[in-house]
Amino acid sequence: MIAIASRKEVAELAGVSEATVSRVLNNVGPLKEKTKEKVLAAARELGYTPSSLARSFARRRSGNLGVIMPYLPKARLFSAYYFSEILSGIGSRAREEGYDLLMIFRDADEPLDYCGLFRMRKVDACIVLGAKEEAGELAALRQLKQEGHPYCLINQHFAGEGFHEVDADHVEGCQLAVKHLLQQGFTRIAFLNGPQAYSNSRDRLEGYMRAFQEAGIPADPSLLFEGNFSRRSGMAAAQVIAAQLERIEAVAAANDRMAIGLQQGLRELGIPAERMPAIVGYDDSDAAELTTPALSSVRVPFYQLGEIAAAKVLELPESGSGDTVQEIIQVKLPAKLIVRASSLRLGGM
Amino acid sequence: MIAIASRKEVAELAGVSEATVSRVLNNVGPLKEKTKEKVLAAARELGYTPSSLARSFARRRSGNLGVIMPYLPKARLFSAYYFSEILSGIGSRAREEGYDLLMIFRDADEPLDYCGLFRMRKVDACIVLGAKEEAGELAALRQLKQEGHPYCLINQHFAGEGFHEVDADHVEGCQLAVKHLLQQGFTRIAFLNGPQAYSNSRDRLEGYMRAFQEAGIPADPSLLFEGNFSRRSGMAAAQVIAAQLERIEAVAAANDRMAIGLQQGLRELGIPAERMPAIVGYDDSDAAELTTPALSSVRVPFYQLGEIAAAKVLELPESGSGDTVQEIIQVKLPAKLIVRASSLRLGGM
DNA sequence: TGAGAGAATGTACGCGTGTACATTATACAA
DNA sequence: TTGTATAATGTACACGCGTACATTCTCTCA
Repeated sequence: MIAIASRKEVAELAGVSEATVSRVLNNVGPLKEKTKEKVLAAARELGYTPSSLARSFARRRSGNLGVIMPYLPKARLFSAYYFSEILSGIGSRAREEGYDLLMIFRDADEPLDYCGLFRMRKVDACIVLGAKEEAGELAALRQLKQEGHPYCLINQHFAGEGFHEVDADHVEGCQLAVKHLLQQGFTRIAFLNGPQAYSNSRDRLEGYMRAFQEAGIPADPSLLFEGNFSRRSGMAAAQVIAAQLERIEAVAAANDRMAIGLQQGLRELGIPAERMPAIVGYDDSDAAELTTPALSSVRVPFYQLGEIAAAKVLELPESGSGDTVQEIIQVKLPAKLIVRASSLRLGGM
Repeated sequence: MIAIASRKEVAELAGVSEATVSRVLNNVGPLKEKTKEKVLAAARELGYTPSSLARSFARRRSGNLGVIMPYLPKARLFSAYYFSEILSGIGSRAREEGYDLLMIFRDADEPLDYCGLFRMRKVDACIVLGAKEEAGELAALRQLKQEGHPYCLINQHFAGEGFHEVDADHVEGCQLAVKHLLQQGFTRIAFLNGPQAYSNSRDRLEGYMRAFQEAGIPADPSLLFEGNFSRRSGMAAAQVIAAQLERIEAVAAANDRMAIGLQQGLRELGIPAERMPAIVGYDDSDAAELTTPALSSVRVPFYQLGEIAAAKVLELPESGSGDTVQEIIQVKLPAKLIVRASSLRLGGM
């Protein structure tokens, strides 16, 4: 490879000092128009591109926005849709701000140390996806907060911690879903939730409860089921639910994958269409309109969650630990119910 | 924030020189056990973590593996599944090798300059996803090759260019699909392909042709249709195909999304189950088993494609332009047909 | 005991920027 | 013309690490 051109060579060719080259390239300070041109011409001629490595080093800023993802194998519990939407949002915003995206996969066993990322200067800010209520995670996040690094959680709330969080309103989202089922005339509505370690599971449960409360109907705790967000767990739930179809008219699921698994499981168990419970999913993933019947679902603005989190976290200062009172990011976007065939009363309406 | 500990402080606390600290941390050269302990203890006490920024700078290597993705809005033409699988494979391998993943989104309009990434030292190697036959793209890739940077394409072949490529065998994959349909007794098999700008579309077409050739049946060019890989385009194709159902017994689609769009489109047009053509998709995305009937599909080992590409590209030397004769990466993994209900002869078997 | 070899450590510097400060050119008013 | 303010540029160095080379320590064997 032709030796990479250096700033020094550019300076010589343009007949100026290195500092001037730097100034031209960063457009800083007063500069004679003529000089600018000379330098740019020389740079072009030599094919000079400043090294981001050296640049980052000198500026002591990596220019990277870290995105922390769940451990890979586990990522399959979440839908690809979920991440790709959020990532797109983050990426689109990051690029506008001139940041690169550094993907970091949480390790399975190793204790996670988000602060290390900052100490190592790998990232200037980071966004945490798929976090859950767990000791190590909590400790790592607390330290992040305590040391005053710019970070933000998406879709996970830690009560009483005051973390920076961008989330959708899952209480309202689930409430919408259940309310819709109630309005369809169903009252015996089961709830297939996700693990309680995720705040949004707990939020959804609250939404479920509120919908019943609002309707003045007592909720039946024996209608609460738990899966792990996977389609497989939805199919497993089908076994249980199929046996109780005389007392279950409808099911609200905490995500589409479980809802779809449930649909399929029930069908495989030979439940005919007319005995199928009404089903509402959650996330409104692209799979929702692929099923038969098409799945009603709660649409979550994942893309926007990513965009907003990126925007917010990038304007957060790298403050010292608690020296300035920092405003806490607390964004909650509304979710929206998308009604399709799966939740409509058969032959009704 | 407490001022970040420096190597100097560690050296002082441990009573050694900075060089020794560096040696201990990188485990290089002969070291007295005692010294190691002293240094490590001091580092731990001060909470010292070497700056990757400075480290990268000194080593002149970023430690990043770049992953180039299509422009975001366009990414929706591809399935989230496709990327998330490949990314997982790449990420898993990169982490094993101690590399970080830097996501780079191709710009819509700006002429792309992959070499710039290397000149700027943002990445030590890069993997290109979703490339297609197009002037700017080709030029950028040629330069990459000419300058001898470690790069690799996934799932796109440029004939006669000798680029580093890791791909699945789409000729064979599509041949398997069509052969299966032929074996089911169908002979009037339509082909819903993707844009010809993608080599894998052309490969699939070849596979389609070969299957017919092998069976000794002339292929009918009027049965070739083209979509753009989106579900929407599959639904559009349904319009056309529905009108010709007396001469079309089966359809092979170039990806699942189009196949699913086709299924749905036909159903919406009121085609009853017994008149539905047999359908085979491609990719075996997770959506394939969500549809009714479940979609037969060609499974592509996306995860492995990512893993292998990462492994290969990371062991590629940053060679000068053509000074050493470099071996060209040319990996082709087999695809595999997964048969489900959508392609089985009704009432048959 | 001394010399020599290798182990262990220290010294010094380069990596390619950004930028504070010093210096020189320019314009304008007196 | 001369002085002065400001524009324009140059000089010098820090950033935090890796590492070549120089130096000192330690051990063995004669």
